Amino acid sequence: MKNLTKKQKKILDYLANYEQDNGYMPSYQEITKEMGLKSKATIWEHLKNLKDKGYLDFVKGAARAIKLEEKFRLFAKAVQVPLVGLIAAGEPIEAIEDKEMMDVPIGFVNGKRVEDCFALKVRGDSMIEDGILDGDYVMVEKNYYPNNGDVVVALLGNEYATLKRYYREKKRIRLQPANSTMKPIYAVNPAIQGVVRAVLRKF
Amino acid sequence: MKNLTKKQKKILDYLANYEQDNGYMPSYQEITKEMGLKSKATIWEHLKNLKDKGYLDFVKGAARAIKLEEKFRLFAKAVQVPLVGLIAAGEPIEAIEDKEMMDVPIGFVNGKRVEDCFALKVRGDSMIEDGILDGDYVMVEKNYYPNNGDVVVALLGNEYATLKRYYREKKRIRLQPANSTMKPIYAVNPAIQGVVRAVLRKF
DNA sequence: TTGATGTTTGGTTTTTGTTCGGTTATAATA
DNA sequence: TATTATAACCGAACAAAAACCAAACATCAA
Repeated sequence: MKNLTKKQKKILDYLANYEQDNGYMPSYQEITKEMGLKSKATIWEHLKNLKDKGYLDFVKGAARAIKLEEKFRLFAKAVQVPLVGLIAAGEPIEAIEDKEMMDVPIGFVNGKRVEDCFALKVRGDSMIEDGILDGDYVMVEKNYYPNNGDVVVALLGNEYATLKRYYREKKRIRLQPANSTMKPIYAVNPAIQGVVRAVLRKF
Repeated sequence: MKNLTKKQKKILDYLANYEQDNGYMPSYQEITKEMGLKSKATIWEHLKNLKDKGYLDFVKGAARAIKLEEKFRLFAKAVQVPLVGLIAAGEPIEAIEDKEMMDVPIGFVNGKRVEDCFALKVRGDSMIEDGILDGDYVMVEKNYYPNNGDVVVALLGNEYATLKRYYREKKRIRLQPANSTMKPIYAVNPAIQGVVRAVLRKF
């Protein structure tokens, strides 16, 4: 990828910001004004150069149709994690067919490897006393050895995924639901799928 | 996915907002009025274009049958809303000094005006039975008249902000905590700061 | 059958992108 | 210093897309 000039960089930054703020792209007129110029033709040339250098693309004739290369979109505010299915107390994970993605604020992923994160939709009331309700989404980090008290996704009998609190006891692991009507499950070496890092609920 | 124009984005936002508020879609007439236009044909064209771009679908002939595509949310994965302070059961909002911002996934803001959204950090257990715990963040939409059952931020005595469920009764409003150890508060005309739209919790 | 809704037709107006033929400004080079 | 290449710029004209309209028509449910 070729180097940018000062002006080109300035325009690219403006485009990325504008897109983030508005959800659509500025017109050439708007860019012209923003850059303190007088002719759209100037902007057209700049965009042409940026296109030739591979930083963006635009289709002929279409209004507000500049497409930034993915790398230059400053959507650092959130990351997308795969929404892999539903999790239930005592029920298997149901695979969601067209690999849906879910947005999670970057602060919630925070240092974890994005590739190690996925989201699950919660079904059931096994964690109700910890404020994790039916219909909530949980963001899960895999490849992580849980600490005592962490909420984990545990695979029981190699088939049933459930959400439980994790407690290491003398010779076994206690998987404790946060629901006083349910009993804890004990296992020597349960398959832990991951640790819950965030809960998201939409009304 | 092709880029949106200004108007297309505006209509898409309106549709998403309307759907969430009402549970069904507006008629073409309503959209026309909302956009300050005079002819339904204009709206029909906009919807056609949005359909062609893959942001929604509608079946021929059916009334109020616009179906939004999930994908259109991918445009801006998150927005920043101001984190205005702490909210407590029976305590005043504490202003956070350097206006911190918080990221909220765009799907959670979804059609609401970003300027009308803010986040609060919850203190206290007044909503514990609804799964809103001490330390959670709630995303609040202001300038919105609450429906029965909505979780609202209410300002009591012009000074104390609290999180309660909102119920309209014959001649008064009942503000109901989701905590069986607390009693409801009754008021004729409570100052409602906003409606809770999402809960975010970080472990 | 009436009213609310969505669809089509055939236009007009406004906004936007594109092209053209040039002019500076700057920096490297002969 | 004069020369040359390149980036940046301009105004005007043009073409096309987007946005708009009124009016008629179609469809469906009450």
